[in-house]
Amino acid sequence: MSPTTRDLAREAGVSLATVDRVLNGRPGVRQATLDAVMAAVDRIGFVRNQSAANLARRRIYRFQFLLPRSGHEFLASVISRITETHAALQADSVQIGYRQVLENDPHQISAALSVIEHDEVDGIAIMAPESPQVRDAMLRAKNRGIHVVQFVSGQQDVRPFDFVGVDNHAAGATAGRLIGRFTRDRSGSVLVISETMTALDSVERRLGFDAVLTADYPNLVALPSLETHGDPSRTRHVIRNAYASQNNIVAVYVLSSEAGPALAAIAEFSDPTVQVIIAHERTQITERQLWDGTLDAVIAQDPGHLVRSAVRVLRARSDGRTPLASQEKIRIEILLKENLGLEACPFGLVPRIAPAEDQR
Amino acid sequence: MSPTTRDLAREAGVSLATVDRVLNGRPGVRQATLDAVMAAVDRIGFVRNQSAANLARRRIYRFQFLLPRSGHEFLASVISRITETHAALQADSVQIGYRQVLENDPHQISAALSVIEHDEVDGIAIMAPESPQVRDAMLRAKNRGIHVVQFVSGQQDVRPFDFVGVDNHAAGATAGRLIGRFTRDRSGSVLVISETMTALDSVERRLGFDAVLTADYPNLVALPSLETHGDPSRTRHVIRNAYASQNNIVAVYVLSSEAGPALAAIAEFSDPTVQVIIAHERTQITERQLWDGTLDAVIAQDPGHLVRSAVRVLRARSDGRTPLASQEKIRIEILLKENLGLEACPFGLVPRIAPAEDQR
DNA sequence: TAATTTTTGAGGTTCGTACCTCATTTCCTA
DNA sequence: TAGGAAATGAGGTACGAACCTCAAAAATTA
Repeated sequence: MSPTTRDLAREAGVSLATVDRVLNGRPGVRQATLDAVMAAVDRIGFVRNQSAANLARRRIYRFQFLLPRSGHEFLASVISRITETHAALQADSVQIGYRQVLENDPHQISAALSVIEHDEVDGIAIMAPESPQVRDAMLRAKNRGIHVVQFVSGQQDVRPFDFVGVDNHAAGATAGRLIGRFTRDRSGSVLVISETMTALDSVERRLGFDAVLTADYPNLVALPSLETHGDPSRTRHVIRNAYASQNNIVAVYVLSSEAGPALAAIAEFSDPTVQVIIAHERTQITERQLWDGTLDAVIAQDPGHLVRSAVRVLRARSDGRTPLASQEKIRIEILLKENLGLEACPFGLVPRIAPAEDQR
Repeated sequence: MSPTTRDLAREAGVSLATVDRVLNGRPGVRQATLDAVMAAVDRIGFVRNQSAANLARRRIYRFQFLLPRSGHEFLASVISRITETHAALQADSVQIGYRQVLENDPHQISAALSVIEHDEVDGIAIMAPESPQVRDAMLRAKNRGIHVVQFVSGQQDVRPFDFVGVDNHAAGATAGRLIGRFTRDRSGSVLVISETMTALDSVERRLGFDAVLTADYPNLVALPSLETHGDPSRTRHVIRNAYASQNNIVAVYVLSSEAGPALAAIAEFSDPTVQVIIAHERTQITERQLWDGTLDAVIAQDPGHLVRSAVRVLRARSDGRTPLASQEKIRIEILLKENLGLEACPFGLVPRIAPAEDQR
């Protein structure tokens, strides 16, 4: 069995009260005593039983995700993972909720952040566009004792905050590499379609993309980013124009997370099968188009990993621990038709997780 | 606050003792009373506080990983993730250990399994080659009340056991697709190098690989698998012979998880840069060769995800819950130079997880 | 209806830790 | 060296659930 506080008190030659004072940083302990207790901790390998501590403290972890309101399907899967994780961790005294605020309105995000009090919420994971107001609000929340992690899209300087999400420069570079290799020496131009180039993540993806293309694929010319501003009719319009004015488009990179309207317009104004097309995030549309061969690859981040990682980081911070960086690195996934996980299972059609049946 | 057993007792109009009998399946409760309590559970959304329950039960979760002994670097990273996860979950009363047994000796694996008693270990994650003896030992362990998950490599019929690992058929298909696309219409033969074709996972990878190549890339001919049996000198030998007898090798697929010796031999007897080379698992060697361009892609499964997923499944089973299949699906990762995560961070050289500093 | 069995209730103790009070010991300083 | 401040100990209660005992109530059977 793991040693308890009683074992620790005995080992250190002090009383339980003193052990308690040391472990919980209460005042009134001489340095010498403190050192003696800490030495005993190391000697017997004492680890505080977090469950018991939480129980005694009547502590529950309350975390909030602050998300944009837009109807991205990516966002929908994030939300469903949040709900799932909430259910899975409820028995561990972790409560996870989410709020959606109007995106692109820093004031509103900042206001939503400012309203959150330490006695309601222990930590928040925030997915918000880069903005000084948001940064300030995050800092103020931190000063109120609320733990803050940046979720998916980060602020310019991440220093004081943990970041959970992918390296967008690398994601763009990955897209560039795939387009370069998949176009097999053909020469031509590459269409780049983005929702907006004001968001930090879009800029980074573009930079990474261009870096690879210019370095290794001189046969490809990446065109200036077309901005759709999330408007389907505008999307259709700019893409029609692009195909009308360019006659040698060999590849398309859709770098925003809402690929649907762009993909539809591409299919309307060109033959998608003769181009290499790469988009971001796993959604119904990208899944289907990967499956039927319209899309050649999808660069994705796993919403489940994102959510669980953010929760682990918030829990660690709430307990005063440092999260394991190695564990919390979010992978840039490359999805092809083959590794989508949609095929029949290898051993027939048996589910990989057996259904419940053996509880006694 | 979450409702407690007292709330539940009040809501159901029974005593705490009866609630306890119902929740813990003790005898001596009328059906009508049982139904009333369950109805109250649903009505107020009672969820048992697992931490408190474990504390009262003096319960700790003791899980064991049963691994092969071979010196694969992949295995080494699995072990280091186990150690890491053990440390991370110690405060949650989860103890995780591992044992290594001689691989390819079903009797030894079976013996190791049979020795494990329910009062020492609550669950095991087993990574073992396909074999009837192992299957039987797994079934016997299950009957002794030990939860068993198959880890990374599964048995022929997974029905009664959970499986944590990738779909190897799909992994092979993914490799096939990448080789097909990366060879850009060149014609020639493809070398396939495997440790042994008796392991189920190797067979499945090969099948998936061939399926894609024959369906979509008639210009490529996959040669019969070269078996190395994990012996570096034999590896060198068979690969030398292959290059001597074949003069038009355009791609190589190394499908076993120990790619080092094979990659060294390829470099020795051919020019790796003119071939498309794909290997499995992220190791120092594959990382380095991806980085310098020798390797074109790596198909990998994340050891950290594997370990954490196995532990989550075992915990769920131990608590009598059903693991969330959606959460436990292990992704087939495609690694290129660009998405290895080795580059400088996008915002300068700032770590994504901030170092500890804000504990009060 | 009496005798018996089955169900239910009341209450206590325990797990490991937090947090509290009050008495006592030890230390420092005037 | 006395007086006051600081450090420490002793002991209690609480958290939410598990598990135990014994008595009382209800249901069943003869």
